[in-house]
Amino acid sequence: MRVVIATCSVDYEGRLNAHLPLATRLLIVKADGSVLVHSDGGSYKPLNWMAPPCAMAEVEPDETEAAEGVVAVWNVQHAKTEDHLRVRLHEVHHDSSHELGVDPGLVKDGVEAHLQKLLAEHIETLGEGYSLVRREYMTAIGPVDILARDETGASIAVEIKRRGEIDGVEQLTRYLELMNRDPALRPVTGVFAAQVIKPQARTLAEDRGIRCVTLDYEELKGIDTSLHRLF
Amino acid sequence: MRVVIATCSVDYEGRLNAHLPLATRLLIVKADGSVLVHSDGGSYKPLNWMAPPCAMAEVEPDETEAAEGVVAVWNVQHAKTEDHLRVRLHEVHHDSSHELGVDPGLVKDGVEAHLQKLLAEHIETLGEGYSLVRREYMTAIGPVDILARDETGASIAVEIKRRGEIDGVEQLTRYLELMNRDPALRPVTGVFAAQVIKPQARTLAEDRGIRCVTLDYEELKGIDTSLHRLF
DNA sequence: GTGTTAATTTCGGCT
DNA sequence: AGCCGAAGTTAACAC
Repeated sequence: MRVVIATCSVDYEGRLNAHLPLATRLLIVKADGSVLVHSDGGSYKPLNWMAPPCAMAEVEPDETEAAEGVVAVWNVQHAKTEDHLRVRLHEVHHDSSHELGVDPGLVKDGVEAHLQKLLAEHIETLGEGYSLVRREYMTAIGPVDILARDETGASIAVEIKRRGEIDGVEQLTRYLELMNRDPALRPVTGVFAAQVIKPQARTLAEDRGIRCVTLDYEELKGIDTSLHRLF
Repeated sequence: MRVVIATCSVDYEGRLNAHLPLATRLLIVKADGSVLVHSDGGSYKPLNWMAPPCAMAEVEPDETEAAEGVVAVWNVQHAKTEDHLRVRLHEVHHDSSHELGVDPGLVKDGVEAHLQKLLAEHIETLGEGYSLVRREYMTAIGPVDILARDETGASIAVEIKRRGEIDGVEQLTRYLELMNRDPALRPVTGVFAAQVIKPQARTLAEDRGIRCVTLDYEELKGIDTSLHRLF
């Protein structure tokens, strides 16, 4: 990884055209050739960048550029598209390279995928006699998080959200409408499961005959752990 | 802006919990106190970060940490929430600070507003005899991108997206439902126009009697250019 | 790989 | 300030 602090201007041409006027910025060149241009504020998003796969070539400025005070030009070309980024460096304040190695990566805990997995594994927390049909049950308008059956064998479509809001209820409503046209599934009832359910979402859901279930992540994880201990 | 290359582990607690095992990474501390943790690959998104407003405090490692080889600890606390990031530095390979100043910011060119403008100017690409009523036609629930009339004088509501997805179909459906209550407009049919339309969005749209049209930005721009040349 | 949804999304425009 | 929608979104995950 190469880290450069430089006064520079930047141009991007690709899915759109963008230009950064002359200013001092942080430039990062990663091992895969990707380049990030960061200012001293904003959020984690760079002002401009080139995503891998790409290649960076440092070239001499042409006559016009040299006359304008450009001391080096970085041409960053995407490997698969016509996207390219050009950085014109006017003054380099810092330039160093470092060997970082491969990163072991982030360990996340408590996101929707995790909740879905845990609930699928312990579908009986939704009701006695419930059984899992499958996760990510595919329909024409998208996958339903969980399809299950209750103790009578009736279909249950479960929509899982970390935070239960109106959008999620609308989504589940669409699935239910579609699935209830399928004679093989009908009747399908809905369960809206989330760690927190907003009052408005709960009202809308219950108005549509959708059951709301609050998920306790720690409890689900606890069941998981205690089961692992049993066997 | 402070730039550090260090062997470190990172823990984030907030909207979720996340952990980064010990490895060598790039740490950036911006002027607003925000911190980015980057690996030598991936895309522009950091492995972990703290968004502003926040404050970073560098503290001495406690006894346990010191025994594990920690030489410094960064506590980054968000100003408004309980979110916090803790970086435990085991070895510092580089550490430098730089004055960058305020960035003049990015100049963009050629996005979706342009697409809407082009389609409005060449509404006949939707069908022979089509005429523009107006862009951003206001309804009680928001503006419809384009209101047009077909060759028979019937109203056409056009929703434009760069990428046509289910949300866009829902949006157009809401507009159509409302507009069809207006005797002066009725009957209003829908056109869902996008550069790319996802199959599931297309299915939903066509199920609701909404016509899907794929827009060719270059072609629209070409028509524009050739017209300019004619006159 | 393709396709879809979530995201510690971020960012911008408008009310 | 909050809400809504776009983004050169990116990232994760199922088929």
